[in-house]
Amino acid sequence: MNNIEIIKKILEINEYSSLNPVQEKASKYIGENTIVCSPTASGKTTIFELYLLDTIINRKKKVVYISPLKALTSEHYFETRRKFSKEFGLRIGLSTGDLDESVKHLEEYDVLFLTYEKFDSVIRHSPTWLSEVGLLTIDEIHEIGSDRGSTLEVLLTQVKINYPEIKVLGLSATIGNPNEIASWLSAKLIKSDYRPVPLLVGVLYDNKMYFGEQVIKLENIKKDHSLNGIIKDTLLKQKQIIVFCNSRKSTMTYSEKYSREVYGTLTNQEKEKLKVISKEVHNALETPTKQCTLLSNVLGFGVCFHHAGLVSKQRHIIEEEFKKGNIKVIFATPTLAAGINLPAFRVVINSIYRFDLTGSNPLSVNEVLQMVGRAGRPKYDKAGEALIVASKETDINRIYGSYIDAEPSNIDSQLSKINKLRAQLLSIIITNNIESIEEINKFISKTFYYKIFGSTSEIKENIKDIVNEFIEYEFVERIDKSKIKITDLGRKVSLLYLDPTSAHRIIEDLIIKQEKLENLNDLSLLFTLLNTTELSPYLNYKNEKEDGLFVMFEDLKQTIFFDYEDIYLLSKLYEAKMLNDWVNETSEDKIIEEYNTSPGQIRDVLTRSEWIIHCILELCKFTGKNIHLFKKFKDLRTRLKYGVSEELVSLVELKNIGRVRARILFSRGMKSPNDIKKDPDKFISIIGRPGLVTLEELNIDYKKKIEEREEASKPIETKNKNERKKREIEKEKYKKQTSLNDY
DNA sequence: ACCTGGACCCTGTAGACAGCATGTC
DNA sequence: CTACAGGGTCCAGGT
Repeated sequence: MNNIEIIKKILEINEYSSLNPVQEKASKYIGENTIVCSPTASGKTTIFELYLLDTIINRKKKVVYISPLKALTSEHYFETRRKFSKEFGLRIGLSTGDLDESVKHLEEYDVLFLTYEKFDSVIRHSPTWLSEVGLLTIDEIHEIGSDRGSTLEVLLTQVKINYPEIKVLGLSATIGNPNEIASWLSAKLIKSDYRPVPLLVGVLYDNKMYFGEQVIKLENIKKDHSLNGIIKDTLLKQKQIIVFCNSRKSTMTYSEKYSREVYGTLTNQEKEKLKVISKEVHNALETPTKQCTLLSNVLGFGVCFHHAGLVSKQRHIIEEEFKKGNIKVIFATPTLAAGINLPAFRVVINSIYRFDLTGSNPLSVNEVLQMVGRAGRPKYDKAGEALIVASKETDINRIYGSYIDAEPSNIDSQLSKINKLRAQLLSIIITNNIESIEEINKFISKTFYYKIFGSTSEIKENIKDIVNEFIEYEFVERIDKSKIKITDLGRKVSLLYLDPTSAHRIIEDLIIKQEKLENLNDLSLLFTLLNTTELSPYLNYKNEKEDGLFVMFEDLKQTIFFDYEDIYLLSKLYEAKMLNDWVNETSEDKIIEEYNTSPGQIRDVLTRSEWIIHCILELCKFTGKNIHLFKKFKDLRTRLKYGVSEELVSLVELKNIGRVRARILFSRGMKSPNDIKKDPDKFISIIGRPGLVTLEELNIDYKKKIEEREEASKPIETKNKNERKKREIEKEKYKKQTSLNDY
């Protein structure tokens, strides 16, 4: 297939009549290293598709796509699978931390969708199939300048050095220095301001929209806030609006405040649809929390809030329903600015300030660009409108100067930060078979850091310090004056994808616990988890809780490895306490209230905890620590996963027995697998058919008994069979749908 | 005695990736 | 160098 045929094919698949200007330019560079720097929604996915087809068909090589977000990765996975898997017989795989679409053997796939970290992890294992990759597509490549950018930077350097035949296609939002990225990667640069829907950016102040010279007055009955007028105006035009807020709490209070007003503008048909959605959201969790109830309530009015405290199912429902037009107004934190494509006619940035560690700071130009880029729905709007709220009249000009007329900012390398460098250095040493500090410096000379800053004494100092640390931790050993060598422990730590500092703390902690075995309690074990960088950021506690936490610390300090200088010490204890409540079956709502948190946050902490506890178990095994400790942590892992107290562990470990069934069994006197073995009849009478699988696991053949019973009532059985089949088909359908939804 | 409103102070604040091996109600 | 909403407290003033 030549390029013209490829373009034709891609146009046909997407039902486009022609390529847009950015795509047109990119099509000339198919098969070369390319960086595309253009606004959100300028059709960069199509460019990926052009390059993909060329790589697969003409070069007969594999394609890897990476992005910083699981949601974004799976969105592209599903889209690509839909468009290409059948027609071209492609095997397409998705592997992100919590969802493996049957990706056991990555080498079996022609196209792979991964997150940055997942691909980084793959590189650490150096599988042979990497040499068959022809194209690496990096979505959101400007993220190299973000907090997690060091992973991407090192990953790309690894590819450059060890897999030079892989072509890169970097897709970037508008930034100041795309040329630096392009030249670092020896890539062609395509820079464009093209947007399919033009964008109008202005300032909102005192119920007036300022678009340059043009000032539009908004009607407003209640005079309390400019949001009132703009929301009303948007609804009058039958359009949708996203309002970005700077705290989760404000997204919720606003959505409540404006819900009734929005409801008044809905048609009966819309109201009916919203009723259904509202119910669906409410039932997302086993037992709805207060937050779920609030979300469900406002959704019924066509309004909602969106932030990281929601569970992924709810977020997904909201995103889908907003796309369909059923939801009119979203109050959101910056979660919505990045990631999946969710445009609205209007975007409002409610405040240009956001609180961080150093206090209240203005948003960066690039962050504002991200949010602003959500304005304008292709096919529906002639232009999108974005408004930045000014709180004082003097701010109007300031907003123009700092944002609207400002150039996008440059991005920098994150490797100057010693913590980021340390997290990567162990794997750099391993995957490049490095044996000396000079070789590390040689590696650094290929990084983006070097491209921008050159060889600085600062990074050399950092490298020296880190290597000394590694030697102290026994991750690396010194062979002679200049030679170093990785140890088996160091290799293990790198493959676990643990930060070396965390790994060291865990090992030290295990040694302490080994000696104080008789004094250990759950809190002490949980602290081991919390005392890692992976579990940060930690929950903040209110001042009034400090005394209690200090008492707790006094009780625990003999059995934990800690640092008096650690400013997060009490926060870690606080979060350990929260997890302790969780594994003792405290209700979710209670935990949320006590710890001032949310369902989404709890799940986030739990998944990270499960991962770290896995690492602890591995390190426990590797360093050959006491078997009692291993068993204790293993039970704790089970308890974290199911949210059950100690007495249910042995039950919940059985197949088809979860938290609910285990609790029922326990309350009816079946407290262990042994009890079940003794009285399978009673067990089946409690659990029903699903219990058969459990009994099978316990080597009890119960099938005969059931069959005999069914034999006796055959006519009913056939009827049941049909019904069951029907139900199974329904279930299968449902499963397919939810697997699509539950990324 | 009781309610009401305003001045004032204090508090709290966004997001999200990784390992491994399968199956809840 | 910079924000700001929400809640609590306290006091004055009105009935």
